[in-house]
Order: sequence, then C-alpha cells, then structure tokens
Amino acid sequence: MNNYSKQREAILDVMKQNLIHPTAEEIYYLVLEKEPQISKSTVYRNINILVELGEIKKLNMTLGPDRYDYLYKDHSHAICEKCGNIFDFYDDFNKNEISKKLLKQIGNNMDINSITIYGICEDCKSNNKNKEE
Amino acid sequence: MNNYSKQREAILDVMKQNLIHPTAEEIYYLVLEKEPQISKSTVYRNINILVELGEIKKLNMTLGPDRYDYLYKDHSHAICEKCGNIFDFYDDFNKNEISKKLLKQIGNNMDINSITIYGICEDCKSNNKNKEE
DNA sequence: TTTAAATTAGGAATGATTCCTAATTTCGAC
DNA sequence: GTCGAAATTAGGAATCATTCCTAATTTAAA
Repeated sequence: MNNYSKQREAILDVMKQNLIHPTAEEIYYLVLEKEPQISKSTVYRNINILVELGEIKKLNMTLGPDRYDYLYKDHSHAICEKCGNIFDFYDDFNKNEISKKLLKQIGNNMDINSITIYGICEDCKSNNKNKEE
Repeated sequence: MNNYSKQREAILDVMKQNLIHPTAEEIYYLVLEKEPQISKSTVYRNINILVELGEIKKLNMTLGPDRYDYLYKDHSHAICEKCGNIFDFYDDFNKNEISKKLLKQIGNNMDINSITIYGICEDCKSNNKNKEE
C-alpha cells in the first residue's frame, strides 16, 4: 500500500474541498465528476487506506452509514441522534485538562484520537416539546 | 409499539445478564438459548425498540458491526480503534464540569446522552513499538 | 367475549461494503 | 530507458448486516 494513483489523489482532493462529512457513496459521486471512470470499489478501498494513513477520519454514526471527515488538527464532533446533524468543535485532547480528567476516569492511558458526543440537539429538543405519541 | 411479548422480555434479560457489549448477532444467539424459535428479524426489531425506549444503548463502532449495552446511569465508553476493545467509564454528564465545558465548545445546548472516546489503548500502543511496516 | 392493534417467524429484499480477477500502472533496480 | 515485482484499477460477484413483507398469532382494552 502506498503507490501513487490519481484516483486516490482525487478522493483526497474531494475530501479537502468538501468539509461536509460525506458518506462513502457521496464521496463516490463527488469523485465521479473528476474521474468519470472510477469504480465504487476503488473509492471504498481508498477511503479505508486514507483512514489508515490518518489522512481522513471516520465518523461512527448512530443513524445511517458512516461518514468521513478530512482530518485537521484538534477537531471533534457532536452528533444528534435524532436528526443526524454533526456539530464540529475544536479541542487539543493531548493538551487540555478535559482529556486529562477523562483519561483518569477511563483508567487506561489511551492516546485519544477524538471524542464524539452523542445527544439530542437544541432544535430536536424544542421540536419534541409539541409532540406526543 | 409497546405490547408485552416474551421475546422482547427475553432480549432485555439477555442484555441485563450479559454486560459484554454484544453485537445484534451475538444477542440473537444468546436469546436462542431461552427462546429457541425466535427469529433474527424479531431480535433486530426489538433491539431497535429497546434503544428507542432508552432501555439499551447503541455503541457506534469503528471496527465491525455496532454493539449494544444495557443502559445504566452515567455510563460512557472509550473504544480502541486498533483492537476494538471497549472500556467503560462512569460520569454524569448532566452534572459535571467536563460536560459544561464541552457544551460551551459545541455552541449548541445539546442534551448529552453519552460521550465516546476513540483512541488507541495502552496495549496496542506498546505492541506497536516493535512493529514496522 | 370481541375486535383492533401489536407482535411474531420466516424468508425475501435491500443497502453497504468487501472480495475476486484480469488488466494496467507505478516505481525502483539495473 | 527497460525490466519485473508490487500496487492499483474497473467491474462485477459475493458477503454481511439489517430491514421489509406477509400471513398467522398474541395482546390488551372496550
């Protein structure tokens, strides 16, 4: 793994230019515009390679297929389990006090790659107030 | 949704007695022992209902199919992205300072259901030191 | 009871992802 | 540059996980 290919390059470009947390399928259609002959299996294979190389990040979703994010520094996510919206936030987990406390609680000196918060966002909370079922 | 059924009861019992973060498939085989005629679709359907009712929690995995956990109070997870191990830790996110700070960073007053930490555990870190590829 | 709604088993269908294969591309050694 | 080994590709088949469909059964409220 790790020879140059214009297909892999095109996928990484798409990720850099679309900071919208696309699914693998969405990445495929975005890449198609520049590489009309690319196959879905190539997209899936390269997404996995890019994740392994640490160039992009996989977001494990509660709802629907997983999503991907071009990895920039100190970037974590909060995901609404009702509507699926993803909120970005920024934090250097290798420096700050929050992660020190979390690490102490875990009792295992992990390298923290990211923190994901799962919850219900403001919008979904207020929409819910009017509902009864 | 919400009539009594012995199948749903059996699934919840399995979850209460097996705090091992099983996959849906594993839950199916565990329930089979008590309900030998239960079908897989019944297991999947009831798992989803129990998640919706808040009786069990879905863990979004980086590796492999999702896993489930019998929900007890103030319980969150750290997942190793290399070996898939799940570490439990305990924290009431609706009370403590950590979640207050996280909420401020998100900029959206979410109800936090849980926090999941993704990283590399101690074991995988030390195993890696000897590897080069 | 009676009846409507919920639930079931079982299998078909779907959706997402990985695997397979033969052809092509990359790249380092000469 | 040329060669050959290793990596990569397109395309489709296969697999895996999950949901959907249907007719029969069970539940629960009137």
